[in-house]
Amino acid sequence: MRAPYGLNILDNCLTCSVREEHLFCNLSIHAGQRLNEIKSTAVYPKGAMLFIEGQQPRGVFVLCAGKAKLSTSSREGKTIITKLSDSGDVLGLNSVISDRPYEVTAEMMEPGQANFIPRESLLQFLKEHGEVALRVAEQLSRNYYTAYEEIRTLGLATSPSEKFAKLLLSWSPKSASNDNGTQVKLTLTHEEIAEIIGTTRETVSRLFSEFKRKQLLQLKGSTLIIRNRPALEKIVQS
Amino acid sequence: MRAPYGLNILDNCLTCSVREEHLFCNLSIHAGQRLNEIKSTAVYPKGAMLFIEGQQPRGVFVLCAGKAKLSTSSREGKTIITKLSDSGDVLGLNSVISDRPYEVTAEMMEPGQANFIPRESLLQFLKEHGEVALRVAEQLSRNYYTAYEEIRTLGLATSPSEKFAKLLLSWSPKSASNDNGTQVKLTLTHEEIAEIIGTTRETVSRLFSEFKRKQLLQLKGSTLIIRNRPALEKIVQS
DNA sequence: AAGGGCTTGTGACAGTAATCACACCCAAAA
DNA sequence: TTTTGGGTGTGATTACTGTCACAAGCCCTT
Repeated sequence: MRAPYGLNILDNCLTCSVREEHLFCNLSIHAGQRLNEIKSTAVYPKGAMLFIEGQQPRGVFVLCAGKAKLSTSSREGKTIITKLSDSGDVLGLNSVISDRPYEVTAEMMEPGQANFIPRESLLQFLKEHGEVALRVAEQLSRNYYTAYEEIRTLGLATSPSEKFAKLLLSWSPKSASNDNGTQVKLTLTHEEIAEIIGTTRETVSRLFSEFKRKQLLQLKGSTLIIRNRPALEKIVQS
Repeated sequence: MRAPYGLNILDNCLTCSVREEHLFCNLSIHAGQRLNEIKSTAVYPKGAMLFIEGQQPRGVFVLCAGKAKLSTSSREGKTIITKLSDSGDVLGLNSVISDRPYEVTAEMMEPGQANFIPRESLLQFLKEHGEVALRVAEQLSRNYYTAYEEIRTLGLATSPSEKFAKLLLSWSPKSASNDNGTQVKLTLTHEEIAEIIGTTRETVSRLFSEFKRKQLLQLKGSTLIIRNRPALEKIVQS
């Protein structure tokens, strides 16, 4: 099955390869089939908005392929990115459960696919399947944890360099490093990085320069190489 | 029934006056009685820690009387207060549901009382009563919303004066104001206010001075009077 | 090859809030 | 009464980072 934007459509949750590890996975056969019935799927181009901050929740989106960024903005136009989502993530769950407006905007960062589950259907489904409600509660509390990470970063890590170092470390799993350091594909612009750590584009540029000069990292094209992990960890401290 | 710290003990959740509006309220009679069985109650002095950031979750606390502050700290000793809790609030729920360490420290700001529900008992109770699990999910998503408010304040509201104005407004419900302005009992130290808005004690002192000079507010002993609400709203903007 | 649009690098400058320092106030204890 | 200690007010100084400005780079289209 072919789709726009050069993607292959995944049309059945029961056989999807990402289903193993996530929220609506390993359900009873009955529940799984029911869920498969009430979902619909769609393909999105880069830049597509799944939903926008302040909208009444229509339903949840299960990201099947592609990456999305979640952000929130002030009236004056300042924006912060609160999370980068990968395939498997469930977006908009909190708003649907609490019936409040979406608290963030979800924008596709690359072409992708998402399943949509309408609000009413999901709530009905959860009432019928009490055991899944507890799974949802667990997911929500994990979301809450992530939010608290964000609060700690924004509120406790004072300087931009500290937050930048923290971000770099979060990109480089200790495991994936060889003796030359860790390699990461850099897909974000300086502007986006600035919106993640709550500073300006210019400051991010200067941080890159500074860290390169101090041999903490290195850039080859769009590949980022972490050169001195311990030094970064020292900058983070907290 | 008398207790230490001059409090009257509330010993039965089924007849408690704060039960109407909160999480474990208006349950079926059966569920309510079961919950009443597995909870225990205790009285705490000012400064008591219900739990500390990083501890494995032992259970949840339902605050029956008194106020508590929730805070998180960095290794270097910087602290931010993320929430002030009132009677009726359920503390530690996220950690128990997701089985992760408490993400905050809960400290009593005045003498009070809290019911304790052990982790295992609560989880068992939720499995038996699927309808309550959905209520818990709703509560968690409300917590998540509050966390996002915090993220927006920390990440988008740039200047201390903006955050300070925001805090003042959150203390003064529009309703409770007469023509002289809104009166609020001020129970926090400048230091604590600083920890809420993420700045220093000195800056808070200066903000009080500045806002008094501009006739935005007024202090009579420990009573704070909001004099010019519109001006504060204008400072907040976002 | 040339053009346009987005992205990046870096200098100059200004303003704000953190830090340090000290005096003051007030209430509770000795 | 004096003492003590937590809380508060405010000056001086400094460092940092946001803002503005502009040049240069990169990639895609024409």
